[in-house]
Amino acid sequence: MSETIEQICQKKGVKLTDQRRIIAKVLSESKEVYGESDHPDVDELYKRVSKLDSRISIATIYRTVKLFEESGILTKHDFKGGKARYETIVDEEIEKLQKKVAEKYGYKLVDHKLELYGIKKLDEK
Amino acid sequence: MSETIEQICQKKGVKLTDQRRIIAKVLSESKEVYGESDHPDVDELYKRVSKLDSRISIATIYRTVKLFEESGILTKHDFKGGKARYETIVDEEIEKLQKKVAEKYGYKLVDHKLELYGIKKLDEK
DNA sequence: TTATTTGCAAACGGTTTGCCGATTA
DNA sequence: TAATCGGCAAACCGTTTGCAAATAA
Repeated sequence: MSETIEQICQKKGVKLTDQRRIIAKVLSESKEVYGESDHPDVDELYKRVSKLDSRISIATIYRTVKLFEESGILTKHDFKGGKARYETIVDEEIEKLQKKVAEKYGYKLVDHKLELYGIKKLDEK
Repeated sequence: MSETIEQICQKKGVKLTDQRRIIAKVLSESKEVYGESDHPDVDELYKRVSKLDSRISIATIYRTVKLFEESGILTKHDFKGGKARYETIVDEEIEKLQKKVAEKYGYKLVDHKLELYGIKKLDEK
């Protein structure tokens, strides 16, 4: 278990407001509640946040999510459908594969993104 | 060298118009002129098409690109920055790697997307 | 107190769509 | 000729931003 989002904010000098604390809470909880594969988009985040404090505007969600991204807390993914999704996880396995592909083609990898659209197999242990 | 876009259209019963022929031409040429790594977005496509026929509207580009995508001619990628880009190439190598990753995690792959942000190495043969 | 943040609503940028005249097969 | 297409402008949708009031440090 690593640092909390609040701790990272304090270390980086990002001011903590009630709104940001609530958004941070929702982000941490979404991982626990929905499992590793939960990459909420802004609308979904807004819905979850609204349950805790209905006065928080969607503009604040957008601003906070961008702030957290710049602070290295979140990763943004531009998926199909035009909606960006956010997550805190890095998959080491995929990173290694990408490095291999990149090197094969003569590139030094500076950033990456992999999207897999899959159907869960039923007979998996 | 495989089928031309026009041939695919005829086979699939997609009506050919002057506009679509020109857009198809630009798509094929972009591959030759700009190399394999040219994935034009709609704006770029519109610019290139306009040089050949300035009366073609951007709405037609959008509709044609969607039509070609549905006909299996193009692949759409939603890259960072909100603009979709299009290409006709499939990288077998990357597909194999993805299948491996997917199977490891117990998924049957139904679609994919890989983005690599790289810097070209200078000392590569 | 001072710089920063928030909510609101308007603006923005890429994409889609309704209408209707033009075009394809 | 019948069905489809294309141009235009308006609508749409996710995201950003200017402003004035509220708040963190």
